[in-house]
Amino acid sequence: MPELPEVEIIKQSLDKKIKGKRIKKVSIKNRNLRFPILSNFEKLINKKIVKKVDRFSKYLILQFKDDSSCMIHLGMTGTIHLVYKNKISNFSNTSFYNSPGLPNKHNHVIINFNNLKLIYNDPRRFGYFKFFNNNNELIKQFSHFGPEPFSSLFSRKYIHGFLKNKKKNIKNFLLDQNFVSGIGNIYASEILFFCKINPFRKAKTLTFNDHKKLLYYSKVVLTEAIKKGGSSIRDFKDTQGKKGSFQKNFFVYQRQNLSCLKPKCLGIIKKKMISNRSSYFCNMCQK
DNA sequence: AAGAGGCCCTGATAGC
DNA sequence: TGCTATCAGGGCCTCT
Repeated sequence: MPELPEVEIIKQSLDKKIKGKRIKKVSIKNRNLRFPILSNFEKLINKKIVKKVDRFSKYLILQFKDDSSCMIHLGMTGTIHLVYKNKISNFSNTSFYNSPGLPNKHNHVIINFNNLKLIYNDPRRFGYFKFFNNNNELIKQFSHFGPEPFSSLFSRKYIHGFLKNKKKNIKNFLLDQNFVSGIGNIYASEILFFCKINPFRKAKTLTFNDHKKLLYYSKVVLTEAIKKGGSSIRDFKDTQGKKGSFQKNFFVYQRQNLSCLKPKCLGIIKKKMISNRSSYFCNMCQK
């Protein structure tokens, strides 16, 4: 489900709500996520105080005061909900949750704080939790990741160096977290549209100018998506159950057979599978 | 080493 | 109504 912008939205609201709070109780309904949750996970994070909530790429990080941390990956369908114990009626008009506070078969992890609880819900169970004893372990986890688009390390020189000999198509590289971190299937298509680059183009054929456009539009598209509260295709909502609106700003994603929105372009948006992921692009202006 | 493809899992939707 | 097939925002693993 969530790409960098969606995880950033969750991170921001989560940080406001649980920063400084102490975990009172952890209950796990289903340990069988993508990777099984450690049998002593509850003990490991119980009583810890949340120093802040962080994010790297598509990963959420609960940073605790004692230098340990808990990483949460949301996979395709993971969502995080906050439910206030003494204000449960505030949630009665939210649709993300059939009946707030009541059991849901996909609520796998519940982390209780004093006056609220954090609920991890994930129908497909592609997400997972991972505990780190200290910051060094956490840093090591991300050591093989490519930079985020916002990072100064993501430079034209870096892009050129990485792609210059690659025969694979450019779409696959935007999804490759070793190249650049945080871009997923929606934003890969959107970014390539603004760059006017065809997703099937072999990476090594990209020009100096293409690299500059990738650099620029990856930042622009993700920044705009964050401003709009992320994209809600199926089930993305922030921790309060509120949907994002960036899906209204899609130029190509899920617009197959519709006309290109670029002024004066007479092209039609096509949908083609690339490595089993659907890719959307204009058949005229993306070369 | 790089690239292609399978697979983990549930649910929504379309077509018959 | 109910079956089957296909497709979803991710990413790991294996094989060539």
